[in-house]
Amino acid sequence: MPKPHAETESRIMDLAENMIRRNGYNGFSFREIAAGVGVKSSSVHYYFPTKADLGACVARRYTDRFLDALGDPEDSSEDAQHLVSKLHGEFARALSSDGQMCLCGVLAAEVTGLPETVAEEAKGFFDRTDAWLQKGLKKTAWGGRLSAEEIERQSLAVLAQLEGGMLIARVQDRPALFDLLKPQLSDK
Amino acid sequence: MPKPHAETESRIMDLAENMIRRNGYNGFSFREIAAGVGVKSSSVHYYFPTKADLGACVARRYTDRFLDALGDPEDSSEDAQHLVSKLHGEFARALSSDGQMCLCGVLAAEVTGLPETVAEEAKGFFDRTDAWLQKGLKKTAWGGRLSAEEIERQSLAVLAQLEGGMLIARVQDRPALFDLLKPQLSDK
DNA sequence: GTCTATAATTTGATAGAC
DNA sequence: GTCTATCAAATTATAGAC
Repeated sequence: MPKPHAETESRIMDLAENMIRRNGYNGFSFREIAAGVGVKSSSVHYYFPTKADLGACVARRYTDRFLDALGDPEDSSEDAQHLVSKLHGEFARALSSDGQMCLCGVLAAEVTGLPETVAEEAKGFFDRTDAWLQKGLKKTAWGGRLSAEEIERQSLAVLAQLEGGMLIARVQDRPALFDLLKPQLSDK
Repeated sequence: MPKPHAETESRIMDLAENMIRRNGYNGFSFREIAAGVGVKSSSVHYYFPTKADLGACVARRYTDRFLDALGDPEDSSEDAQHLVSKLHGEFARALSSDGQMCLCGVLAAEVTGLPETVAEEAKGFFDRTDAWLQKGLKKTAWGGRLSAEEIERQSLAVLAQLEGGMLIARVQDRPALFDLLKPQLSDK
C-alpha cells in the first residue's frame, strides 16, 4: 500500500529545479510551483519554509546526484578522455532532451542576487566537481608528471568550456553545438 | 553650457547594465533603478516604456560597444593568439575590477524566462562575437587551411571557455581563475 | 522631463481550520 | 499534510499635473 501523496516534497523539488534551470532563481514563484504540482502555495511552504530553503535544497540535491552519477574518478582515469567524456555526457542529456543547462551554472550567473545559502550551494557544486576532475587527472598516465598548477588549469579549462558551451548552445537554440565541443575538450 | 540633467537616459542604462550583470534580468526593478539614479520610477518609464525595452536597449548597447572595442579582426590576426588575447582582455577588465561577468552571458543563463526581444538581443551578441572570431581565425597563417567545421569548433571552444570561465571565477570569488585560463586558450 | 498618485497584479509568507 | 483566507510588500505600468 503506497503512501497516497507522499512524494509531494520531491515533486516540488523536481519542478523547482526545472524552473530554475530554465528561468533562473528569480524566475519562478511558489504559486507557480504549487499550481504545477497541484497543491496550494501554503503547502509548498509546509515543506520549505522560505524560498531560500527550497533553492538551497534543490541545489544540494542536484550536486549530490551529479557527483554520484560521476562515480569514482579513479575508476575511469586510465586516460583523461574518459573523465572528460563522462562529464560531457552527464551534462549533454538534459541539454538535448529538455534544453536545460546545469542548475548551478544558472545560479552562478545571478550569484550576487541570491540568498547567501543558495549562493553557497552553487559554489559548492564547482568546488566538488573541480575536486573530482583534479583527482582523476592526477591519476592519469601523464597527469602524474604535471604540476599542481597545471592540473588546476586543465580542470578549470574543461569545466569552463562545458558550462560556457551549455550556455551558448541553449541561447542559440542549437543543442548540437555542445556536441561539437566534445573533440575539442580532450586534445590538450 | 552643458545640458542640466540630459544624461539621465544613459545613467539609467548604466545602472541597469550593472544590476543585470550582477543579479540577472529578473533581479532588478524600475524602482531600484530610479532610486539609484535619483529620479522616480515613472521617469524611467518615460525613457523606456517597458522593462523589456530597457533590457533590450541595454543588451544592444553592450554588444555594439563590445564589438567596437574589438575592432577589425583582420588587423590583429597574424596569429590566433592576438585574437584570443583581445577577447580575453575585453572580458577581464569588468571581472577583476567589479566582479561583473558578460552581460549577455548572464542573460543567456535565464534565456527562457526573458521577454523575446531581450532573448533575441542576447542571442545576437553570440552571433556577432562568433562571426568576429571566425573571420579572424580564417585569416591566420594556418587558419586558411582549416575546414569550416574546424573553424566553427575552435571559435565556439574559445567563447565557451571565456563565458564559462567568467561564470566560475565569479561564483568562486576568485577573479584570478579567469587569468589562469589565458595560456590554456591559445594552445590548440 | 519630472513629479504625485494610484491602479492592477504578483510575490513571499503566516494563521488557523480540518 | 492540505486547505482557506489573508497580509504586507513589491512589481510593472499608467494618468495627469507642473
